[in-house]
Parts: sequence; C-alpha cells; structure tokens
Amino acid sequence: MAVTLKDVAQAANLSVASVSRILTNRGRYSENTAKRVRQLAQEMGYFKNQSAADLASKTSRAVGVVVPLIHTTFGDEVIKGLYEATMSSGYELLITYIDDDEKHQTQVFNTLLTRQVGAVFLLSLDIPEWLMNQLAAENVTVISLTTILNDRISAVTSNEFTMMDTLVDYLTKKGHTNIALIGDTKLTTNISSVRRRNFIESMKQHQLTIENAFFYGEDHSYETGYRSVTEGYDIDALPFTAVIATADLVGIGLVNALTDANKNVPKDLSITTIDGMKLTEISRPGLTTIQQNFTEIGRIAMNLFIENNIDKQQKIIYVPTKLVERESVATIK
Amino acid sequence: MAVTLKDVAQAANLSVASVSRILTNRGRYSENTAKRVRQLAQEMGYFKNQSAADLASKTSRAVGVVVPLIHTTFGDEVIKGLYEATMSSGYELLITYIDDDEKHQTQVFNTLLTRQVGAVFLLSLDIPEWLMNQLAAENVTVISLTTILNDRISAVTSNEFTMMDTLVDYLTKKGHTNIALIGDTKLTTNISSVRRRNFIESMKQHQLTIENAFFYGEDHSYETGYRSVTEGYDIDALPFTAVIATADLVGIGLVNALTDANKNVPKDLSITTIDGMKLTEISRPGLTTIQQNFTEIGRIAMNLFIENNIDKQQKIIYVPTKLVERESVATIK
DNA sequence: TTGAAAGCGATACCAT
DNA sequence: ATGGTATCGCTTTCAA
Repeated sequence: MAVTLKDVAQAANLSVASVSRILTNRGRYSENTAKRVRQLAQEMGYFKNQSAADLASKTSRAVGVVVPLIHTTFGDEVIKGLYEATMSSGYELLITYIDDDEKHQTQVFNTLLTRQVGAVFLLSLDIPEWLMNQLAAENVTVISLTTILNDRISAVTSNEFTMMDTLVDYLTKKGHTNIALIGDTKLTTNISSVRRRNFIESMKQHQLTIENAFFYGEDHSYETGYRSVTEGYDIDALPFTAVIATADLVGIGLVNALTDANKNVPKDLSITTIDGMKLTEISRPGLTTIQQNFTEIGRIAMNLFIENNIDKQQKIIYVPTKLVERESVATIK
Repeated sequence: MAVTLKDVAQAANLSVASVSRILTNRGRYSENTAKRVRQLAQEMGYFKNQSAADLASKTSRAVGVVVPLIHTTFGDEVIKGLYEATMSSGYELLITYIDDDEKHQTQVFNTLLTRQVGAVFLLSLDIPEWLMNQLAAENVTVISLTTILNDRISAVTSNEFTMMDTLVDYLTKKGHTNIALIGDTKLTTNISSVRRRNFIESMKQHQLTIENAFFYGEDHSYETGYRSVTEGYDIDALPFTAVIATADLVGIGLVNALTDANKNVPKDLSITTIDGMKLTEISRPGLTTIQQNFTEIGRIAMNLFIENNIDKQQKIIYVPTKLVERESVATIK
C-alpha cells in the first residue's frame, strides 16, 4: 500500500491538515516544521494521490489534446509546444487520437470529460457540431490549433491568407502566372476550402484570373503530390509553371515524380510548400516554403488557456510565419 | 456544477449504489431498470468523475509514457501503437517528455507517480539508476520500448543483433568488405554501444576484421550523416564502400552530402539504414533499410502490461523486422 | 435486485 | 501555527 498523507502526519506527529498545507505551500505554517515534514515525506516515499486531490479541490490539472490519426506530420511539434507551456503550470496533458469513426470519437471525448479536463485542444481537427455542443455544455474551454473552426471557438494558428498570399506574391514576382494548388483542395471541409478560396483571392489580387489557377488532390499526402503530375496532368506538357503544395510531403511527392521522369526542379517546374518542416531542408533541391511555427502555436495555446481561464470570448491568435527561400523555384522571363 | 451519480440516482428513484453498479456493469441488477438508468444518465449529461472512481476503487486507469525530447522520429508511431491497444481496455495514456535535466526528470516521474499510473513505458530511454529504484519501490510496471535497458526491466524491441547482422550479411553478399557504422556510435550509453558491439561481432562472423570496420558520429542526426563524409572522411577517398546508418535521417544526410558533392549513390557509396520509416521510401535513391515495426512494438507492449499485470518477471519480446531492398546499394565485384 | 453506509486520500473551512 | 472535520463523487461490502 502506498504512503498517504495520514501516514506522514502520524510520523510527523501532526494533523493531516497541517501536512497538507505544508506540502501544497498553502496557508500558514512554520518553516521549521515544514522542513521536517518535507524531509519526512521524501524519506517515506510519499506521493500525493492526484485523484484524491482533484476530487477534494473540485479541479483537475488535466487538459486534453485531440490529434487526428492521419496527417500528423506536425502533430508532435505542436504537442511539444503544449507540453513546454504545461511544465511550469503543473497541468497534465491527456493526449488522445481520433479517426473518422463516430463511435470512437464519442469514446475519446468521453474519456476526456470523464477526467474533468479543463480544456481540450483540437489539433487541426474538424469535429461534428454535436460534439461541439457537448463540450460547450460541459463548460470546457476548447481551443483549435492550426485552423479556425468557426466563429465561436478560439484558435491559435498561422494566418492562412498571409501564407498563401506570400507564396503567390513570391511566385508572381519570379514571373510565374500559371500556378497550381496541389494537395488537399477538396471542398468538403472547412480547412481545405479556406485554402482554396485564399488561393483564388490572392491570384486575383495579383491580376491573375481563375484561368491561371489549377487544382489537384484531396489530401496532404506524398502520393497526391506524386500522382498530380503523373496521373493528373501530362508531365511533358504541364499547364502551369509553379505549384503551391498544401503540405511538405506533397511537395516531396512532386519533386520525386519529376526526378523519376528525368525532369528538373526547378527548371521544369517550380515547387513551393506550406509548413516548412525539416523535410523541406533535406530535400534536394531544398524546397522554398512558408514555414509555420508549430511549437510556438502549441505554447501560445496552452498559455492562452492558463492565463485566461475565465474569459469565454472567442480569441483568434495568429502566430507569424516565415518565407524560407531555397532552390526549388526558377525565374521566368 | 456537473451532474453526479447522486443526481442520476435521485432522478431515477434509486440508490447511488444501484446506479453505480449499472453504469459500471458490475454486480447484479435488472436489465429493465438498467436501461432506464442508462437512458437517464445520457439525457442528463452525466459523466463519471474518474478521479473519484479511481480513488474509491484504489486503482488507476492511467499509464505513463515517457518520450525523450530529442530523436523522436518514431515516437508517434510507437505511441499510436500503445494508444490502439489502449482503446479497448479503457486505459488512458499520460504522455510526458523528458530531457537531460535531472530536476525536470524528477518532476516528470513525480507527475506520473502522483497519478498512480499502473505502468510506465520508457521510449528508447536510458534512465538513471535512482529513478529505476524509485519506480520499483512504487510497484509500477516498467516496460522499455525499442531497447533493452538491463536484466530486470521488461522490454519490447526489435532484435538488435538480427538487424545489424542482416545488414552486414546483405552488404557482404553484395561484395562489400569495408563497412562504416555511422550515426550514434558513442560508447557512453547502453543503446549505442550495443549496436557498435553487434556490428563488430557480425563483421567477425562474416570473416571481416576490425580493420574493415569504421565508425563515425555520436547521434542519430541528419547532420551527423552529412558531416561524416564531408568532415569525418575525405569524400574523394573513402576507406569504405558501404555504410550502415543508425537511423534513417543519418542515411539521408549521407545521400545529400554525396549528391551535393556530385557523387552518386550507390555507385560511389552504398547506403543502408536502420529504422525504415517513410523517409527511406521517399528518398532518391530509395534507401535499402532494415525496417522496424514501431506501431507493433507499442501495441504489444501495452498488451503485455494489460494481460500480465501480476507477473513481475522480466520479459523480453522481440518484434520481427524486415529488410526492405531499394536502390541505395551497389554490387561490387 | 436494491439500499445503507463505510471508506478512498486529499482539501479547506472553522476553531483553537 | 496547528488541529478537527465535513466534503468531494464514486465503489464496494453487507444487509435487506
């Protein structure tokens, strides 16, 4: 049996109340006895039972993180950020993974609610309306990461339009007019349709029309990148000279497809990506990319929750992104 | 205030005891009332307070996972495996990250013990002796993943010698005699020195001597791979014809270093790696690799704990690996 | 099948 | 500064 507060109290010849106060640094006590007690607790191998503590204090030090099982290239970066911010605050991260199975989803959120989490961080996730309501009803703070879900839920993310616009601007300045958006360009989810819309909008602002815009793909995968120019378009007669890949892996897929077909990047096709993870650095040629600061996103989100426990208003926080120029874009005269 | 068991009991005109039994499917009760109660709980938005449950039953459904902050390319694969196995059992994963700071380490394990975790999974981690004892004293099951720590702690891992031997065998059959082990080849940790030893042993078994073996690097990084042939050795006069990289990223570093120097892989140097993640598939040329099944490692480890709660004996479980042949190795006459 | 009641281990309020 | 004690929400005998 584990050592309890009571045991320590007995050994110290004190009441549990006093020992509790000392061990949690709350209330008044003399530093002398405190020292004695701490030492004793240490020696006896005492560990607070957090469940009991949570129960008694009617709070929980746990927060939940929900990560989608697919497409989590940057998942652990974000988690690390959350974790860092968590360290000093004493919060605990309950990380869960989720897929499309609705029953499974219910179970996951059940676990989280069952643990009385104070907040739930949604990692690049589009959750159904009913779940949203459920969470709202339980009064837990919900923060969406890397994407804005709706006009109620707070979010910490990169500025999607800025990212897209930076890339379009960069490419047009290099002389490109026919540009493709490749990766997740489907219209069925919030996230991807926003990118599509931003792309079109940015093209317009650069005096380009929809005629200059091309789309391919329904997910952020390597395979989608590869197929786009092997199956989607005729690799020997591409109608565009540059592409914006919706994720790094998509860009790598493109590079490899070109390479495998004895084409040259960027001579035969210029490639840029969104995300800017290590992958873009170790690619040959190195990929020009708009880099998101995922760790910072996690860090800021967690702090937002910690400092802001009360405020229920929606907050959108944009974390700066950075254009990293490498060798995957050619200049067109 | 959230809905409690008592609330549900009142609404159902039953005692908390009965409702508890029903909602946990324990003990006897009539299926009729059960149906009513479940429905009611659902409607009222009842969520069990897991802290209270843990406290009352003196158990915990939480298990801890400790992940090193550096070198976690396969971290999330393992975690997914653990998570999968967790789903059906109702256990919860408490994921924590750890670095070299001893104070920080203490804090992390404190959190875990404080949550009364039933098990701690160490992800490719070498933890200090005192921590080991601490865990043992608290009677928590410790399972090491992807590496064998000592002769007391259970482990689920690939067979290190088999992996190394498979690679050496493969390379020698292709005619290579001078082989380098590049990546983490330092002698200060258990893990890396095992690989080094296995490498030497396997070389011997293939009639090669220490004269044929070369070593470079102290970590599993891309940079180490890159530097090995740019700074460690003269890229124009390498004393070896093939290398075994201790991690995929190291292999990619090598490929890039060669590519950047206008050399050809595998003509100028044959490269193989240990791990076999997606990276090796999307590399050009594709990397021949010995592939570990990380997800399976996680899955098995979790099941080992679940089914085996009692047995305190050390168990070592080896998860099969697979040689994946690609284009990074040349045949030498 | 159902209910009463005794904990589980800590917190926090009220006394002393 | 320290102690007594009700309480948190649930589980689990033991009785009915």
